[in-house]
Amino acid sequence: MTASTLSEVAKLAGVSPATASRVLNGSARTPAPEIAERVRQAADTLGYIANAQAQGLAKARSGLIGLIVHDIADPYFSAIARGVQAAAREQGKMVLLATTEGTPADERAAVAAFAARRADSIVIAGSRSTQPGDKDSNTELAAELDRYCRNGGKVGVVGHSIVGASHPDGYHVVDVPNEELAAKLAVELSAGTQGDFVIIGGPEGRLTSDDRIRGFQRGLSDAGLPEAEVIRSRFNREGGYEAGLQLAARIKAGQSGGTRFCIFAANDVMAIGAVAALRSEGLRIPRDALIAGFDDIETLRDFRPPLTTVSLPLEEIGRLAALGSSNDRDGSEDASAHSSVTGTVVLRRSTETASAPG
Amino acid sequence: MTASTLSEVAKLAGVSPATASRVLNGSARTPAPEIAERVRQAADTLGYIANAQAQGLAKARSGLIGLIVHDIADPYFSAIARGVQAAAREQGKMVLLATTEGTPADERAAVAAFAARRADSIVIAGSRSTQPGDKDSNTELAAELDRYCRNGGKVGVVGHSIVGASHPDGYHVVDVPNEELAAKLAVELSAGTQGDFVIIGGPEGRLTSDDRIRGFQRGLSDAGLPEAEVIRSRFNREGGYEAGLQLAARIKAGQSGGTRFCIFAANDVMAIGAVAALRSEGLRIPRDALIAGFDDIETLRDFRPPLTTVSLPLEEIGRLAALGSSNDRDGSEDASAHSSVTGTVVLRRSTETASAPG
DNA sequence: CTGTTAGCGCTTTCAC
DNA sequence: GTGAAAGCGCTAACAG
Repeated sequence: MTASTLSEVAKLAGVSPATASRVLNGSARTPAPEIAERVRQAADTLGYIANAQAQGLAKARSGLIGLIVHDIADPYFSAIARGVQAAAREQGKMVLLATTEGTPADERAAVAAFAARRADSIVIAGSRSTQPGDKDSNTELAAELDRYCRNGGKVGVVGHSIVGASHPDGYHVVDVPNEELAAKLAVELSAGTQGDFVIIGGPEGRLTSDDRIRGFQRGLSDAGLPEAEVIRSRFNREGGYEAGLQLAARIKAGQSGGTRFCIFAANDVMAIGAVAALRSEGLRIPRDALIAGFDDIETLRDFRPPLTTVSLPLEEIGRLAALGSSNDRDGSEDASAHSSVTGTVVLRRSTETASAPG
Repeated sequence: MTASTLSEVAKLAGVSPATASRVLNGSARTPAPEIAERVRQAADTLGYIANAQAQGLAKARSGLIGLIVHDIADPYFSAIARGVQAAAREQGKMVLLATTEGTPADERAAVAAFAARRADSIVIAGSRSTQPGDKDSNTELAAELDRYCRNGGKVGVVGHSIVGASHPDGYHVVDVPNEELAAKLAVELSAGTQGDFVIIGGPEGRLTSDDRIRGFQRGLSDAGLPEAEVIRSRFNREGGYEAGLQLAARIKAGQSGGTRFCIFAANDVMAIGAVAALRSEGLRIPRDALIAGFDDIETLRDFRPPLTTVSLPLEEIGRLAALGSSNDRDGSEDASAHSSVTGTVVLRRSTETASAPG
């Protein structure tokens, strides 16, 4: 037994499929009210549900928004996903999910898959990587995206524009001032801090991480401080943990020079990992080291000590990326290729210098 | 400019569309290697990407898995989503996401939308509610699901079977022994605890919450303890916070009878909210109250004090729900309608009675 | 092994 | 305002 079709409904209502289509799904022409009612009734008794695939084929649009993230369970991405989902709902669309673990090759594949499904737009979140080894895949990713745009697709990018991508009018990027905010954070932290700064960042070439590191260094420099050492690790909790272990060893060996290290982790999740590592070594925050993160992940706000960080409107970022890349905005020439959001430095106890025992 | 089609590829390669289809997309019959190469080349130069909608229409399958959650940003759901996504990838499918905030009406709508898209299977996570006000929508949800099954769809359910749903062979439920585990937790906690037990639960009728509460009460009873008071709140962090405030007031008023309350929050996120509330009132865990949660959310594992909880294999649950409801398993009669997972009680410092000052 | 012929279910000119 | 007809791009018998 298979789902009932439009023509079955039409037959039951004693009208043509065309008419049935007109009443059941929005159309310019509006059939007579009496006819319409008859059709609706027929549809109802048959439990008719339009076949979106057939509609998509006929209309060359799918009502789908493709979302590409590294890992949907990462709170950074799931917050963005929530925003994308909200935007989709507003537009009566659905979101298709792809996770890539950040590898450009997988991202390319995801774009191709979305293109195959004729997604109306694609939102790509998560930093692209510019590591040498990824060079080719990155080029291919850009090519795939350009091709998608050429065929009429819109893409929303979170963070920075895709390297190498260049289709006019196809991309909408939501600029996140990672660098500026990191600089600001550095400046604010340097005001009340004595010890050496250390940065825990993601692998080199990971754009978001690089931006934040660069910004932080600039901020230090602006404050007249020397450049901070950078420890590279994975851009997740585990990476933070590993880096934290290294630092713990050095702190215990007295390498912090009599003062506390002030650690900047390039994202909150890494920061939490680092804190966990320090703790596992018997160290305390902020007693033995100061630490700050980036993102202001909601689930982590109840963490103790409260984490100094840069608050980003993640959900809004997702919304903007999805809305900005909406096809609905074509024609209107005010549709800019960029939207921007802003974040705020939030100083909390994890970087308090004059504190009660942690 | 629109994407190129199969027939264009076929023409370029000098073969029929059928042949082109056979080489480009898996088929039983394998064309001659030489022909195949020619077709592949043509496809490549044209940048051909198959139209999945058209394929879906023709094959009456979409390669889509629909996933229904309350909130994708809730770590409980995003962990499950990760599992579903993993299963989808294994099967070469994509996941369609719908969020419903737990309202049965929205869930029904999501099922209909998935049915319209001809999703091969639907995974529905998140507790259904049996609140009186939701009765009708619940019936409709069950009806919608049944209809979906009748049309050949498979549905995977996390937790408990859908109330009122009854299509033979359509449902696969991943049983989560919420009640048993909660009972076990209660028993283990009661071993070393003096004070009164208090339960912070979700709204009445929220199945998962109800199961856990019931189990916990049973465990207490098995341990020879009186039934615990239940505070009802929303099933999220805010709900936990509000309940926590109430409890804080009572603790400060000395209502805990000289001993510490032992609080059981029906999920980790609520527990964290409650802890935050207690802290905001100057109370400490476990010094002034003990607290346990449920789920063992990954992001919360670095929380201090470490939260006693019941660890659930969330990702695996998602995987099983998606795999179990896979269409691939038809024919094989060993495909049971249930899979089950087990969890473990994890005692951590948040319920330690003889502890250093918290 | 390859090509031809019908559709899959819906939308949409185009006549009436 | 309504119906007839021609696809949307692909797959699946069925012949050759």
